[in-house]
Amino acid sequence: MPRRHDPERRQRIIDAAIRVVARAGIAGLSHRSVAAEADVPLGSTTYHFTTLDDLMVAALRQANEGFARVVAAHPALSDPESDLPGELARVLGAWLGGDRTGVELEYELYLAALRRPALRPVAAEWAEGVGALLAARTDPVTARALVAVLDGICLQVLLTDTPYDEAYAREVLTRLLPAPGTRDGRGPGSLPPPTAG
Amino acid sequence: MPRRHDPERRQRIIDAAIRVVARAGIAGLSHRSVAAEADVPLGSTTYHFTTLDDLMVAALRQANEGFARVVAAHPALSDPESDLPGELARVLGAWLGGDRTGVELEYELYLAALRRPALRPVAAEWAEGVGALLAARTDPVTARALVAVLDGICLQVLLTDTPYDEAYAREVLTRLLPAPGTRDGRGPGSLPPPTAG
DNA sequence: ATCCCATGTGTACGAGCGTACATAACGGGG
DNA sequence: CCCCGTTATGTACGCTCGTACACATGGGAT
Repeated sequence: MPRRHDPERRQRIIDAAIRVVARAGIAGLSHRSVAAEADVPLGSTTYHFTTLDDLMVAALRQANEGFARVVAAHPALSDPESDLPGELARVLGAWLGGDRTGVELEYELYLAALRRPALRPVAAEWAEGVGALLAARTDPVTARALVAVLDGICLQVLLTDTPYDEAYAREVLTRLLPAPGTRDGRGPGSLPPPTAG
Repeated sequence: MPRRHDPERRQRIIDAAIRVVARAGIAGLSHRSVAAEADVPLGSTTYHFTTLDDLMVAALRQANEGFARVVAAHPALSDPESDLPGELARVLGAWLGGDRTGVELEYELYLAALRRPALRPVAAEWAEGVGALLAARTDPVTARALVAVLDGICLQVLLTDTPYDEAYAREVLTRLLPAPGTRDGRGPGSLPPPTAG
């Protein structure tokens, strides 16, 4: 009977919960399924997370860092000289183009806030975080709009099985920038050749 | 033992399913809960809808007509002389401002397509329907962009408990229109006073 | 060294679930 | 009028679930 006194038990349960949601969705999340995935007894998951909501809050907060990691991997996003819409479209492509389970996982937890008020503050944290990042390059209103359209494009891709079109995303994001196209000298309306399907 | 031979049994089950989802969410949807809500025996729901996915497809398809009804109630949307962003923002306000359970219901079924491939064609139908409506006023690319940003704004409102800001929505939608602001004579970039942070 | 409590473990209960299936009523076609 | 397939009904099985709770354990404070 090993592993009495396991200081990182709680963290390992969160990791297991994320793997469970990635594999089976929120519908497959239960104290038992997480316990099995983490290889701990049932009582251990109920002890650390009395409610499944508690567990989801912890999982969503940790999953959000996944997107933050993708953003951090594209430092050009913070470079004031770079083409903001182009960079955003590229980052989105990198996120959506990789393993779809990662995106599904984050979105499933994110969207679960619709019915679970406990998750809403965490969802708001994420939106505010991305918004703050973008606000540094434009202004708060535009930043919120960019976040909204990023969300909307992701939804269309994930919900309707449409492939992601990076050129389309860049065009839409470009139109959202406030001033009449003076920011990067490239006026809106001229679609570059589609570099991504 | 009344109601042997009930020709509209199937439809009444769909209506009951929608009420169940509106009240308890998809997590509360089961053959039994629907049977209780529709006041029919358990065997009746399993007979007409072998799988819960079947039931959800029928419910989502019927729920989509709810939004279509809101759109139909604003004929100005189809008037080529009207201010498209303004009308869209108004329609969205009417939808979000009413009983929130209706919006939650439709979005919950819509978002369920993320994990249930059976729902994806129905979700795509909805997006294409709204897109076609808007394409008649602009062009297909802009129409898709408008749908995306409408979705994104709804998500932000529903998921983060932020109140809906119609002026903000109008501003964002205006920026999405293709040509340099010649469509309605109102150029982008002039922000109305920020009524929400 | 001892005590105490946060942490870990095993088991049981009652409820709800999808599913299967044997049977009953109905009503249109013969 | 009768017959038969579609529709409707009731019940039961096996499973998973959240929850509760009694008991074991071990390390930090004293």
